[in-house]
Amino acid sequence: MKQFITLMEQEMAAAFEKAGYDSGLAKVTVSNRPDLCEFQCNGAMAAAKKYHKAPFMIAEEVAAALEGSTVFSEVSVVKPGFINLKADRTFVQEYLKTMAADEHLSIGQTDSPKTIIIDYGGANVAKPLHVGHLRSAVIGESIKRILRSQGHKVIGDVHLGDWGLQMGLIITELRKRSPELVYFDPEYQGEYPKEAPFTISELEEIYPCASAKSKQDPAYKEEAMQATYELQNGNRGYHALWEHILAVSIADLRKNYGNLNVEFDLWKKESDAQPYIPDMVQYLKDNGYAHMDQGALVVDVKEESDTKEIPPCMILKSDGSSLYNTTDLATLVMRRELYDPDEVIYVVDKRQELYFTQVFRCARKTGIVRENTQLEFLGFGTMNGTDGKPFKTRQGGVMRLEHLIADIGEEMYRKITENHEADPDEARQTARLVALSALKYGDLSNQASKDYIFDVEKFTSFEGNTGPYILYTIVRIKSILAKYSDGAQAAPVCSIGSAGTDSEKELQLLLARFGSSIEGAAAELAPHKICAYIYELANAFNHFYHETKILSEPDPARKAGLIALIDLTREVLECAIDLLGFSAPERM
RNA sequence: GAGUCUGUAGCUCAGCUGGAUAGAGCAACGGCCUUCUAAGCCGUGGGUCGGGGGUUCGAAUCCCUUCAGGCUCGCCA
Repeated sequence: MKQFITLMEQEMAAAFEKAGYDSGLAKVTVSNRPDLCEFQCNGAMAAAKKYHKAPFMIAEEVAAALEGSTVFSEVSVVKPGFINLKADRTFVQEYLKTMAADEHLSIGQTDSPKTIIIDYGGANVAKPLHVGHLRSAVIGESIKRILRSQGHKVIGDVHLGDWGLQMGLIITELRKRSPELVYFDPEYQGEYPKEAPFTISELEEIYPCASAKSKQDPAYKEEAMQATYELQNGNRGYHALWEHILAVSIADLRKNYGNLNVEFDLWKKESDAQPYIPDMVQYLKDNGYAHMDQGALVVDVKEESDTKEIPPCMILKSDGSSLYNTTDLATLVMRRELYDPDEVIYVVDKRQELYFTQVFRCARKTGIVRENTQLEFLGFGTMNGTDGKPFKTRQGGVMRLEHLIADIGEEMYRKITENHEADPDEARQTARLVALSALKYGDLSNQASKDYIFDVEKFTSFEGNTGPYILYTIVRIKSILAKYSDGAQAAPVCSIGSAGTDSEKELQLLLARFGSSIEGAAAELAPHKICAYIYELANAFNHFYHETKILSEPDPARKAGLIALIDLTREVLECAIDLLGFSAPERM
């Protein structure tokens, strides 16, 4: 269905045309002077330049052409050439009724659905998720849901790191600790055990230990590199071990991402791209894209318009082995073959921007991706602590995601049980939902590309622009709705009435803007715009709630209209938080 | 050194494809619960939009310059 603002723009465009001006100037925006009007059009001032005429006169002519409009109930022209507008109440009501009946709740559906792959999560096998992984998961998940809501085919891929030196390190450390394992017996010919010789907690301890050793001891590192090489070149035992590591690790990652409400459609790994590498490298050589430079195989990706030196994209290291770039390019080859995406979005730390510029250019130049495939880098900033430095535990170590979630959950449980008598099980469940909203909303309400300060105090607060505040608003609505249906009245089909008070109309207008707010967030891949919108909506609702008695409304028709209005508010809020990746409890 | 991002109220952030009086929240202060969840609502105070130029009828927003900070700059991922 069409957006509310679009309908107003169409009305305005007709008026511009009728008055003899370019209809393209008829942009309608939300007023920045709510004391004067609800919406405004500044097109007359733009027209003044084009037609060499006083903006005020143009505005007056356009306003005259709007005489008798069923869209605007008030049109006034002010000072230089502002056209101030108020939306007609019936028009707004009708829009909301259509919206309530629309299966997409007015979110505009694309007429050219794209296949979009989102590469996010950034997890590595055998390394626990830590706070550094939070943003990619949370932002990527939201972007996925937002684009999907518009009707695109969106595929979320975790793209696990499972193929680098890290694996060699773990194998090396395992061999030091348990050299007797069959995996290390080169003579062994039989089947390897089905059970992994370690648990996830052991695995998580082994990696940092091995990593630390390799930094201190060159011989150890050498051994790990050798193990990596052997793993990648057919050592049976190592391969079997690697499979154990994968299985144990992925099970754990699924659990942790699940706790975050993050669901991947694909669990592809770097290793899955390996088979594509030889042909790709050959292709790059044969077609003259790649050449040797300082012993390495590279593809030049400089462009004339560059304001600085862009180093070539390295395909193979001087020892002939592959690296991150190789895998990422091969992954693009694989994705094209398996999914043929129109767009690939990488939700990655913004510090990798230069690197991805190289990869994208290389992929484009060499035809690894289709000409019309969009490659998008969505870089996010660092999550800092209240001291403005990267977020750490109190001891100064890296904070595990699991612990962060648990801490916030505890804090929420404490607050909930402190405020109300609550069934412990329900309180646990509620605490989990509220904690997730705090965590995700805290992150998503900030612009992705900027660094932000993760302030547990602030995010877990129920006041202000926080997830819990949004949830509280939803719960308030649900409470009224529950009481209303307890009274056995039939649910109104949709009887949103004429706005009685200013706060009611304010709420209605905000609801009508839902679709365009999602559209804006999708166009800019900016979940924080949804946060800003629902915060405004929640405020408008709470204001309305405060001055409107709903359940005690004597007129049944009016009451049904109010119920329909708050039910739509609830639906919009719940839809929006679903796009952000969390949900609301029934009570809190 | 080069490139790039950031700088808005005491703090945390919106606003940045140019428009009217720069907005929120927190913190501070003052009101509102016998009535749908007060985890709420209403109000008060608080800003040379880092500095300086320029373009424009009009600049937090665009251009130049300058200061401060972050980040990146071929064999890590």
